[in-house]
Amino acid sequence: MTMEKETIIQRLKEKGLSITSPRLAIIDVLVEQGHLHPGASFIYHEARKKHKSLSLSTTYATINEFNRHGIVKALEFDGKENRCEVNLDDHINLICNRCGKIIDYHPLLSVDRTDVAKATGFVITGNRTEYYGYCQDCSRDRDSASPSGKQHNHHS
Amino acid sequence: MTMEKETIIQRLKEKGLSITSPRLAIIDVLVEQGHLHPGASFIYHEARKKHKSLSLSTTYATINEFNRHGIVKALEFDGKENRCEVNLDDHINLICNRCGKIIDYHPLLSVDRTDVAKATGFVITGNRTEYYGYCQDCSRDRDSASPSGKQHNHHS
DNA sequence: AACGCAATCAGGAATGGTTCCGAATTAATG
DNA sequence: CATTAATTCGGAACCATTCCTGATTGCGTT
Repeated sequence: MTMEKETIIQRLKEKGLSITSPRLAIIDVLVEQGHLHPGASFIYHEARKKHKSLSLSTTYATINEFNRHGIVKALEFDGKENRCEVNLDDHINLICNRCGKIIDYHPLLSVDRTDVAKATGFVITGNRTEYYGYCQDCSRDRDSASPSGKQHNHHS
Repeated sequence: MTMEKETIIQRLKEKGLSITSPRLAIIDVLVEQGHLHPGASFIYHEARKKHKSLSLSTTYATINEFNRHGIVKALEFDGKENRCEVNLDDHINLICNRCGKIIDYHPLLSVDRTDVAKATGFVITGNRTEYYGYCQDCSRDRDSASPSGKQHNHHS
């Protein structure tokens, strides 16, 4: 589940980070759930509605700070915009090759991390699991007019 | 297991792609396994030893072509260089936060893809699974002076 | 051997998301 | 409130990758 606004503010205080108006505006965007996997530009434009002077660099700085403190989790892509994972529960992201939609899927079983450590000596601190393919909407009419197009991610 | 040189050449022929000297040089780099997860610049510099006039744009074009035809699989990163997955068996990449090493791990059990399709209607065509953490070398002396590597990935 | 088309080259410019910089502003503290 | 450090801002810089252009090479086929 997504964190509460109060929880996030609490966490910032604990870490000695200031509660500023730009940050509050960004937090609102994150918790309001207009987008489960917002990118920097989405956050920037939305947060600007509340804090009109917000700059893009501050948006990036804030996202990085939040990522560093486990408030969001950065999903990195090349070519495409990076995304923020707002729901931090363990899950798999299903990413549509066609429309770019990202769907959260909570599987029943998962690879046991202690097995990995036992087998390889590798200590896991984080993970990233993504399945690519076609979402229900896109697989319904896979080869209609506009083929694999621009991979643009308009919605979560 | 990594594909054989012959297998790759065979596949190129099937797809109607020409067998050229630059491509053979690049294939050699891939199958010679000096690097299990080489980036474009590594491939470029290595392949140049065999085909001296190779250009960087051709290197990128070739990698993209190979990726498109399933001969390698592109691992996309942001900020860092992208990497080529040469071993296409289903596995998890263990990526060290410190030295950047990438270790292939073949788990015993995996999430069943048909379950995913059944539960979400999402048709899976590919996947990406990465665990981040500390490799054996780096977790041994996690907080010693020098982070043995510049976070750059010199070896697989 | 010769043709046609794909691939290569150069290499510089463009791209675009992200980061970096210096200066101005603001939050937290006592 | 005065101080100090953190934060913010705008714009410039970054950088791996892509995209040119047009000339040349050389693979695969006839």
